[in-house]
Amino acid sequence: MLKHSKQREAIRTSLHNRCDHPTADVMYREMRTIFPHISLGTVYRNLSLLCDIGEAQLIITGDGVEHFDGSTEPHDHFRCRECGRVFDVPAAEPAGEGGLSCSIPDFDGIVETRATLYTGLCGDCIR
Amino acid sequence: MLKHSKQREAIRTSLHNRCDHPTADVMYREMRTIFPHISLGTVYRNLSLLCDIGEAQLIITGDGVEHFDGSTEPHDHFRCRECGRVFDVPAAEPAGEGGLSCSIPDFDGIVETRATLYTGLCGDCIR
DNA sequence: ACTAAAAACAGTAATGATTACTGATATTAA
DNA sequence: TTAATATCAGTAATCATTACTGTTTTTAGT
Repeated sequence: MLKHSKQREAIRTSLHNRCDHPTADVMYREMRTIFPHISLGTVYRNLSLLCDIGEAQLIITGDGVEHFDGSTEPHDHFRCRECGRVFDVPAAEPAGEGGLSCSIPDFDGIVETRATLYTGLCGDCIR
Repeated sequence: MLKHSKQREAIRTSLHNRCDHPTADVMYREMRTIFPHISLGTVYRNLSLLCDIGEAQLIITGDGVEHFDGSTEPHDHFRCRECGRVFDVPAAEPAGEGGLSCSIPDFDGIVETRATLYTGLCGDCIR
C-alpha cells in the first residue's frame, strides 16, 4: 500500500519540471535544498518507485550512472561524448502500425520495450 | 605500441567464436581453463582494448553488467527480462542512404553511434 | 642472438554507484 | 485516537570496474 510522502512528491515534481535527465546524485543535491537531511537512499528508492508506477523512466547511457527521465512519452536519447549531457530526440519509428511486437522481423519472442541511444558530439561541443 | 600477448589472442579468438554476448566475468572463467592464473584485470583490460581497436563492441543492456560482442557488424540487441540472455537482431534501419548523420531530423550535432536495445520475453521463456 | 625499453602480466587494493539494513518517524485506515 | 505499516535518515554492505605495484614477456635495435 502506497502512502504519501513529502519527499517523493518533491522528487516527482522536480523530475517532471526538468528538461534534462538527472542522475540520482544530481536529484539528491537538489532535494537537499528543500530537505537538508534527506538521504541518498530515499532519492534512489523513490526514483525507482516512480519508474515502477510509470511516472518516470530509467535511462542507461553507458556512462556508468543511471539517468532518470520525467517524461514517459516514447522518445529516444542522444548523449554527447564530450559534455556528457543527455538530450531527447524524437522516436525513430512511429509507435503506430503494429507497435513494438512487429519491430523485429522473424522473432518469436515478445518485445515489450525499445530504447535507442545515439552518441556523438552535440552542437555546442562542435563549436 | 601494441605488443602481442597470448592472453589477448585467446580472448579475441574466444569472443569471435561465441554467439552469445559474455560479460567480463564469464570470459574470465573461460580463460581460466586455458590460463589458470589469468587475472580478472587482464580480461577487463583486453576486452576494453579490443573495443578500442574495433575488434569488439561493448553492449550496455541495463542489467548492471557490461556485455561484449565479438561482432562489429551493425546490428541491434534483445535482452530477455526472464533469462537475461542477449540476442542479436537485425539492425532496425539500413546503414545506407545518409548513414547515421541523417538519423535524427533537425539536429545540429554529429551522430557517431546508434544502439537500439529491445527487451521483453524470448521465445523460450514464453513457453 | 643479446639487450634495453616498455608493454603486458598477476595479484591486490581502491573506487564509486547502488542496494540493504536498522531503529525512528510519519501516514492512514479503522 | 490508535494500531499497523510505509517511509524515513543514517549507515554499512555489495559488487562491478578501475587503478596500483612489482614482475615477466615481448620486441626493436644493435
